[in-house]
Amino acid sequence: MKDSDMTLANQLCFSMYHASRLFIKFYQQALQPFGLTYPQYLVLLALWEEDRQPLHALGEQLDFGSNTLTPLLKRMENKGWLTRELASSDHRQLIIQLTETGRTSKTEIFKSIRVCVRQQDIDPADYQGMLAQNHALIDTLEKMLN
Amino acid sequence: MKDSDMTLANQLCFSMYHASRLFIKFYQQALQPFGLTYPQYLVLLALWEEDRQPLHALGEQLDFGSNTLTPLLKRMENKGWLTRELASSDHRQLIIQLTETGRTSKTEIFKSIRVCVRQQDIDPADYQGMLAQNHALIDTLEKMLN
DNA sequence: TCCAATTAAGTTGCGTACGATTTAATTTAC
DNA sequence: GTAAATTAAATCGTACGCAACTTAATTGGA
Repeated sequence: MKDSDMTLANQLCFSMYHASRLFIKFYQQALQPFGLTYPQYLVLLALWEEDRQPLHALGEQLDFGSNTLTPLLKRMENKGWLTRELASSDHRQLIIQLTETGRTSKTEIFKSIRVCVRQQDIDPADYQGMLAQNHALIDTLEKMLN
Repeated sequence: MKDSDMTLANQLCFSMYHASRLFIKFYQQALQPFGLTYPQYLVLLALWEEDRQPLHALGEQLDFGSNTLTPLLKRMENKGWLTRELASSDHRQLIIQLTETGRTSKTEIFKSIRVCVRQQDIDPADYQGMLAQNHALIDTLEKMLN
């Protein structure tokens, strides 16, 4: 990358940041009826995929540390989405498990998001392309940040 | 967009979110020596482009409201990057102006960022493509959020 | 002219993000 | 077997983001 391309990196970083914020705002519209934030929805997605995960496993998938997850999960526990209990095998680990509500709400939450997303009307091929490029960028950045 | 593509939107939103956070972390490495955060750097970029802008003009460029900018600009004022003064023509507007330090630091800050960015070693053409696609996505999302 | 609508900043409150540190449990190396 | 190293959560402090609201200045129409 040449010096002259620093401006390009500046622009790409800002456009990522901007697009990310708008995308999340878009999702919040669908999530608001459930009293969920976007990061909380990400936790549900991970648990719907595989329930009963320790906190650090969620952190790896979402790239969050315990400093972010601990208070977030406590809020979700208070609202009845999930439970937090120490693993019997290893008392350092906190196992996160969906409540009945957390499990069964999946259908309704997905329905609400589908209604919003369906209006977007973007070519899925474009989505696929962006997704692939983002993953390449994420790989590069992760390597550079150790 | 079909129902089956909701998962794709989920993945794209998360990849944007993830890439944005990593990209910002990457920038913070270059900005840390100056005690600047990424949003603060964005304000400097806007002011280096055009000095003496009212708060709401900065807000439009960065998509920030006064609730975000007011405290951020006060922090930057305290650190000596800029000044905040009421416009004489319209006492509702707050004119933001770079200090001497704010103006002259541009060279050094750019140098620090260039050192980091140069290691990235990504094809500028890929950057250009992502940038264009992000702008298209931003347009779509902005339209859908009014 | 004057008052209702608009515009601009600021304030409040909540929920992330994240660097740095702390506390506690488990592994390991000897 | 035990002390040192490692791992997992939690805690602390700072700085965003942003919805909702307030305050103050300006504008514009009757």
